[in-house]
Amino acid sequence: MSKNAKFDRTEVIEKATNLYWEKGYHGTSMRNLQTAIDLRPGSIYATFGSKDNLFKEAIHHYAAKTGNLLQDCLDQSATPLTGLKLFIKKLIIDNLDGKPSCMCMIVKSLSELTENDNKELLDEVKKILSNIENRLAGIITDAIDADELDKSKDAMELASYLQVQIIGLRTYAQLNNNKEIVNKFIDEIFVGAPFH
Amino acid sequence: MSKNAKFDRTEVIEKATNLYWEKGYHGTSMRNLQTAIDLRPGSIYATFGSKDNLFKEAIHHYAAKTGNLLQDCLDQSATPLTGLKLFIKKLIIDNLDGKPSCMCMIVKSLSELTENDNKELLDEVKKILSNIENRLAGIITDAIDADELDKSKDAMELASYLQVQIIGLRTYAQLNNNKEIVNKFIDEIFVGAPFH
DNA sequence: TTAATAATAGAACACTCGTTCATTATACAT
DNA sequence: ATGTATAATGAACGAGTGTTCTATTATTAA
Repeated sequence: MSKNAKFDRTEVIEKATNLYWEKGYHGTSMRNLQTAIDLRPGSIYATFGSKDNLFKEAIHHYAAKTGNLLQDCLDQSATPLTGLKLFIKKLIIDNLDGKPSCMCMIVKSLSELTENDNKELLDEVKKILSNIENRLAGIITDAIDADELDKSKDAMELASYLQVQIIGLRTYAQLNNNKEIVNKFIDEIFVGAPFH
Repeated sequence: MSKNAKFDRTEVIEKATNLYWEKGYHGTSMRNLQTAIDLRPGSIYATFGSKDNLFKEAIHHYAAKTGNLLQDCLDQSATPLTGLKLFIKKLIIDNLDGKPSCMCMIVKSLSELTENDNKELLDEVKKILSNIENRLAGIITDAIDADELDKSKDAMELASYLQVQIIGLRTYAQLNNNKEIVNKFIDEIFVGAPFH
């Protein structure tokens, strides 16, 4: 063809991400990917090297997108905690009926990858989840500094708590997409035991 | 060989369950299963029919075992809620370092199966999770009747809440097996927003 | 206009997948 | 002791896996 690839790299990653997100690492074959992103094996392997590496780029793409959503929510909210709540609502409610999945792609990956068979990818997944937890802890620290939470709170512990809630809710929403109860539970996250 | 199979059927299912639990449906090949349960293809297919059907038997075996654990916890506890708490602690703390996985096998299956590719198994998984929720609601009703919770509580809603917490905690424990914080969060389930 | 360059297409590779089946081995009934 | 029934074996099947590689195409530089 030409000296410059005629396809848009990030567009391709976006499509690959959505397919991996829906069907999982093992459930997605290179043939599936070929048709989804409309590229032949030669191009895919020249660009991404391997199925594993494409998956790695996909989860990082997903993590970056989620990070951007979080930042957007914080920017358009008056306080750190209201920003966080908006983020969680957008994350779950907006995906309730939509593909690829209501569940977090990173959590789905944590669920299916094993130490024995996919150590490298699994480590990547754990690193991403650890980064998210640190990010949440930072926001909670901001809330403490802004007197939205009292100084006695442990930011890291609340961040862990938030992650438990988000993981639980997104998974629950996957099997019972009930907007009303999910909304209620999100509201209750911030009035419950560890927060107040 | 003989007229009666020389292997123990439930022993075989137990081994298959553990392998599926660890590696997931797609991550487990029939070759993997053959070596794990020490049976040749002919015997497996004569006994279980297909990979799908063996998986179906595995998740039901897992569900039954979990149901028995719950009943044991209730039987050896003074009240419904203390029984529930014991169950959750056993479920998570006891599996923290142990194989096959800290995560719930049914939730792992919900995570990796799709409507398009594995509709039948996915429906089975959702049915099991729905049964669990009903079971939890029943126990909460018992707690209300025993004045352990006040009459204003909605048993079904609390059951949903419990399921969110259990799913979230087990998944979180999979990536950060911190006994201390998991224990703390379990205690907080019953003092938090929806329960009191 | 031609030569060099690089991206694409898609056939093909070795391997693994889930599954089948003819064969062999064993236990019971006669 | 022999025949019958049935369970276990393991080679084999076609389809699908991730990946490689050569031929082809299109673009740029000379």
